[in-house]
Amino acid sequence: MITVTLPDGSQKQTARGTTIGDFVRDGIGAGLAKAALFARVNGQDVDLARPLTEDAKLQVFTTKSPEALELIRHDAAHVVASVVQRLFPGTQVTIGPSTEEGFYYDFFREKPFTPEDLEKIEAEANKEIARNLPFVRTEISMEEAIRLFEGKGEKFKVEIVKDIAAKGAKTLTLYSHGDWVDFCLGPHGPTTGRIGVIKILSSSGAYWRGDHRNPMLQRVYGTAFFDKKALQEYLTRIEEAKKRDHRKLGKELDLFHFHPFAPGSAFWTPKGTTLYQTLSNWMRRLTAEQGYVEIKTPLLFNKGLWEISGHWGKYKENMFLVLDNESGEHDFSLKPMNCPSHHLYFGFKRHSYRDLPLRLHTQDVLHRNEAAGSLGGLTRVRQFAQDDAHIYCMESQIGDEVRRFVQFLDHVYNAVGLQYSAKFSTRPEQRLGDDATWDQAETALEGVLKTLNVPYEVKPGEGAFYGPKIDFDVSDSIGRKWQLGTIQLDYLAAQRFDLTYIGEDNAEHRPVVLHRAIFGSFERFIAILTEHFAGAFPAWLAPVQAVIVTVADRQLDYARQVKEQLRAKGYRVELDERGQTLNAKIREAQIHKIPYTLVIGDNEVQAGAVAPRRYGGEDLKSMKLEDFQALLAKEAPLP
RNA sequence: GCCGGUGUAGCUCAGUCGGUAGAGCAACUGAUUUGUAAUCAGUAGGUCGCGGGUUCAAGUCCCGCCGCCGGCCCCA
Repeated sequence: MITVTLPDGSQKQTARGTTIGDFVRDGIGAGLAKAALFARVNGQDVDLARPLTEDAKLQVFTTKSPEALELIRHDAAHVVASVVQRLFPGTQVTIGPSTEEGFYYDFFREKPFTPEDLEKIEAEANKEIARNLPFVRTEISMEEAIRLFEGKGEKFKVEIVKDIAAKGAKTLTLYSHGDWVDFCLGPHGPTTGRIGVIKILSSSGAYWRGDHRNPMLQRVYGTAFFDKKALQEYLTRIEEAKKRDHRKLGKELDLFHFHPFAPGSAFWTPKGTTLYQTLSNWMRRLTAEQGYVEIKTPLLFNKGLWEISGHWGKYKENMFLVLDNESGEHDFSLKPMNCPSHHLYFGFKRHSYRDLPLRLHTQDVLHRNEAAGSLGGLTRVRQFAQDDAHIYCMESQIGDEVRRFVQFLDHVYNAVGLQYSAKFSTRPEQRLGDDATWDQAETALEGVLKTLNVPYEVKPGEGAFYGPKIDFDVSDSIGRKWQLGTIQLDYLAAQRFDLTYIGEDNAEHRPVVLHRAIFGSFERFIAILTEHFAGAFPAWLAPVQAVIVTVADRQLDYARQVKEQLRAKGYRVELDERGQTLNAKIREAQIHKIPYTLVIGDNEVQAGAVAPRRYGGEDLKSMKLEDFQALLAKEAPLP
């Protein structure tokens, strides 16, 4: 007999070799057994069909746990792969993991899937669920596995198996359902029937192993839920989220345009420009408060600069080169980043340790020649401006500067209500500088995250070759994550640009450079904010803070006075003078998500009042104009 | 750049089998003067993304290019 310990601490005895499924049914209850999908035994996730061979801590996962949803999506990926191979003979399988919202499976075949193909796949996959086939786990030797997949002509599978074998694995776990087999660590649910429902969402090309030199695979995206209702809720949520898409709102609220003659570069309307300028002014004020100084540097530089910075060698493909008529060569480039010019600026004069930390802030326009296929809305553009800054400091100041920055960023994101997640990227294999320096740098960055209790994910080896970094991601309306803020330590720049300061010891030292941004880029930040607020910007940021509507034309004279008075105070106010009904004008203001609609009728004219209505419908009732001004005075200033 | 989808009025979209383009909203004009989400009527608006080709005839079929959308790669 062996002892099984349950999550609540209770213990039960069972015969050695009892499967988990049987144990749960006989030892705990039939209800749980029916709902169970997989189990965690001594910390390892396993199938219910696995026997209990030793004393174990056992946790059972049912349809209620998020882990189970992930599991059935993995099950679904297997099912989809099996029906694809049945429907499209000759298609080779590769890999198919679950993702945050569903799963995908990459196939190799000559012809891409058509939308009709995807419908067929979805229908077949759901039939496979109805067949309720058991998932069967077996183990075979690596040699057998290679023979098995070679026999099937699965070249990609063979390649993966060989890689796994090269890492020292002796056996391979196979999972089959029906007559289809794949290798996979598992676990899987008991049967295909437990998946519930599969929805195929889209397909796209994807490079084998993510490398553009490799063959292109056909990726099928899908998702799975325990029941149709949950799927429908998900689909509805996606539809709702699309309404918040900044590209859609950008049109509806008249914020920006794009033209085919300038792909990836926005035209900003007066309203969009207000957003842009308001954020710019806000960041200028904040950086000044934080001890930064703002500078402007040239937009166009000779390649000499890029040769020193290393961009000419490593980043040239992404730079817009400019012809110099005199030399006849493309010797100049629009700057893709501010750092090199900041380094030049630092070098204009001798610096004392007393000057440090020197914090240079710049909001200049940058150009990057991004791949045409990667452009999209305001989140990925070719022309943009960062709230960029470089901090030149002594090594002893790094910790303090990083802490100040993370607090600064937290303040900014909190002020607009953005949730972010931090990623800490450590030393890559190819790197510059000795291990002691890296130790110090990584300790400094991670120490700040720990001290400030910022939850973060470690990305081992993903740091830049010149130093570790922390990135700050925020999700858009359809769940895609975008990097906004970043702070990167750089030990290389000072060397390449021969930057020095005179220390207390009267000797020359190299400063450390911190690259950092909070908005990331104004363009991307505005996109994210637009989706975050669903276009209903708070009063301080809203392009139009109040729109005045009159009940009848006879109040227009007074309404014009109100408009002028509010504008004189610096508020962004419009007057709707169209001869429309009150309802029509109010509707218009609501559609444009204006924070305040000021209704003016005879009562207001007489009382020197306005009747404000908040976006969303809240009627604040008639109040003196001065009272409304006091209200705006609280909400309209930069946070 | 690669794979797929897509492009018709300012916006959202319809346009059948190839037979020379339509609606709603917006705009403009007139009437209406209304108290918290659409007053009524009329007018105007299009080189169907661009360039070739097939055809008696192309928004519609074919080819190329461009843009946009979803991914891949990359990244703020």
